[in-house]
Amino acid sequence: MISEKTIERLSLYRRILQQLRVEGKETIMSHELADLLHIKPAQVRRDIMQLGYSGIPNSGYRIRPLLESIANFLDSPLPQSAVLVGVGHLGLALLANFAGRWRQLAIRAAFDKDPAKVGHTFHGCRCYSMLDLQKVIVETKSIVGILAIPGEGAQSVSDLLVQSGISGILNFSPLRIKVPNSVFVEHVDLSTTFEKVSFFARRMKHYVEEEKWKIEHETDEGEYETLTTNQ
Amino acid sequence: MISEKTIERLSLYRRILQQLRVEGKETIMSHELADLLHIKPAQVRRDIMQLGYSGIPNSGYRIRPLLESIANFLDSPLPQSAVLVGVGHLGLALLANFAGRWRQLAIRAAFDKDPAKVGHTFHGCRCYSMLDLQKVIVETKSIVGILAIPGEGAQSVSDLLVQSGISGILNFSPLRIKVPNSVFVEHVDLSTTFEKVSFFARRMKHYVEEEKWKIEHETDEGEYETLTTNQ
DNA sequence: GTATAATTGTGAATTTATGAACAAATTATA
DNA sequence: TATAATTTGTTCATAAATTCACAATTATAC
Repeated sequence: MISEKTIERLSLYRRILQQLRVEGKETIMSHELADLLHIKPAQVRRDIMQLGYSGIPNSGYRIRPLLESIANFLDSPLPQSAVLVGVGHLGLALLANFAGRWRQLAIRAAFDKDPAKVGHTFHGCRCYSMLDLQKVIVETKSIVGILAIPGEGAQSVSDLLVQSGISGILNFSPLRIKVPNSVFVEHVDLSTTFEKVSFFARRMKHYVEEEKWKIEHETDEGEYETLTTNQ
Repeated sequence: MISEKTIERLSLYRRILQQLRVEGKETIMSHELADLLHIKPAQVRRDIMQLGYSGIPNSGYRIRPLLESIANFLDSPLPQSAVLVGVGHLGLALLANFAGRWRQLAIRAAFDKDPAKVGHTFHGCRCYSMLDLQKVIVETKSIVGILAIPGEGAQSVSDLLVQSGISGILNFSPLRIKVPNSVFVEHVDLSTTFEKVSFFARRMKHYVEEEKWKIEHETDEGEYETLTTNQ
C-alpha cells in the first residue's frame, strides 16, 4: 500500500523539518520542501496526503503537527532494537555514527567471529560471540539485523538471523541473500554503487565535453540524446 | 538511454560471473543468473541485450565473452581516479574496503579538515589538507568525489569538488546537495535507510503475526492487503 | 465584504520499470 | 535427416512511479 520510495522521502522530510523547526520556522509549503529535495511539489503533497495530514490552502503545512504525523506513521510506539553482525571497519563506522544517537532503532548488540573482539565494547555497544546470536536477539527483542561482513558468511548468518526472529535485514555484504518473504531485506552494495557513480561520472564528462565542442564549432545540426540522470 | 537500475544490475552480473568463472563454469543461462539475484530471467536477457552481446539459444551465454562485453560497457579504457573527503569512521571504512583493491576506480587521495590527520596515510591513501583539494584533484585527474562528512559542510565541499572538475559525487552525508546537472550525484543516506528497514521490519512482523492469528482462528473472511516489498 | 492571488488535494496523463509470452534459433536425439 | 526440447531476443501487456493540471479552498488586500 505504501511504497519504499515514499517511506524514504518521509524520513527525509522529517529530518529537514526538524532542522527548520529549530530554526524557528512554523509552516512550510510543498514547493519549498520540493526544492530542498530536488523533487516536484506534487510529489511532496502526495506523500503527505498518504499520512492523512492536511495542509492549509494558500498557507502550506504547519510544521509541528506535520512532524507529529510523520512520527506517528514511521515510528513504533515502543523503541525498537537492532543488532550488528561484523565489527570490521564498516561495522565500527556504523556503530560510531548510529549506536547511541538513534531514537527509534537502537543498535543493542554486536557480534563478531574474532575472539579478540568478543567481550569488548565498541562505541557503547557490547560485542558478543556468534554463538550467542540467537540468545541475545531474543533477549533484546531485536527485529533488525545489520550485516557488515564479507560475502562468504552472509547467507549462513542471514539464515541464523531469520531463525532468531529478525524481520528486517540491512545487508552491506556484496551477496544477495535469500530470505523468506516474511523478512524485509535492504541491500546496500557499495561496490556496485561505486561502479555506478564512476560510470555516470564518465558519461557526464563526455557529454559536457561534447556540448563544449558543439558550442565552439557553432554546429546546431546533429542532435544528441540527453542522458538519463537522477537529478 | 540506459537506466541506473540496469547499470547496477550489470555490475552485479559481473561480480557473480567472475566468481562463477573461477569456479570453472563456462556458460550460464538467464534463469540461473536471475535466480541468484532474485529477479526474472526476462530482466537478465533484456539487460544483456543492451550490451549488444548475444547468447546462444538453447545453451545460454558464454561467460568469458559476456564478461568482456560488460567490462567494455561499464569500464573506462583508462583507469579512473576518485578522491575521498572526510577521514572519519566512515571514510576510514571506505578506504579499508576499497582503497587498494579497486580495479576501475582508485581512491587516489583523501582530505580532512583535521590537521592531525593531514600528512598521514590511511590504508595506503595519503590525507591532504582541504586547501589542497583543487590542486590534488586536478593533478590526479579525479572524476569522482566521495563525501563522507557530516551534513553541515557538504554543500560547500560539493561546490569545491564541482569547481575542481569532478563529474560524479557519491554523497554519504545526510544533506541533499545541489549540483549543476552536468554532475551525477548518488545519495547513500544511512539514516533514512535504517528508518526504512526498521519500518518494514515492523510491518513484516505485524503481517506475519496477523497471518498466524488468522490460521489459528481458521477465519477465511476478512481480506488483508498484501505488503509492498522488494523481494 | 469582495476580489485577487496563492496553495492544496487529487484525478488523469505520462513516463519508467517489470513481467508474460511467443516466434526464431539452436542443440540434442532418435 | 527430421523431430523434439530448450533458450534466446523481443514484442506486447501490466504495474509502479512520477508529473501535470485544475477545481476547491483559504488568506490577503483593498
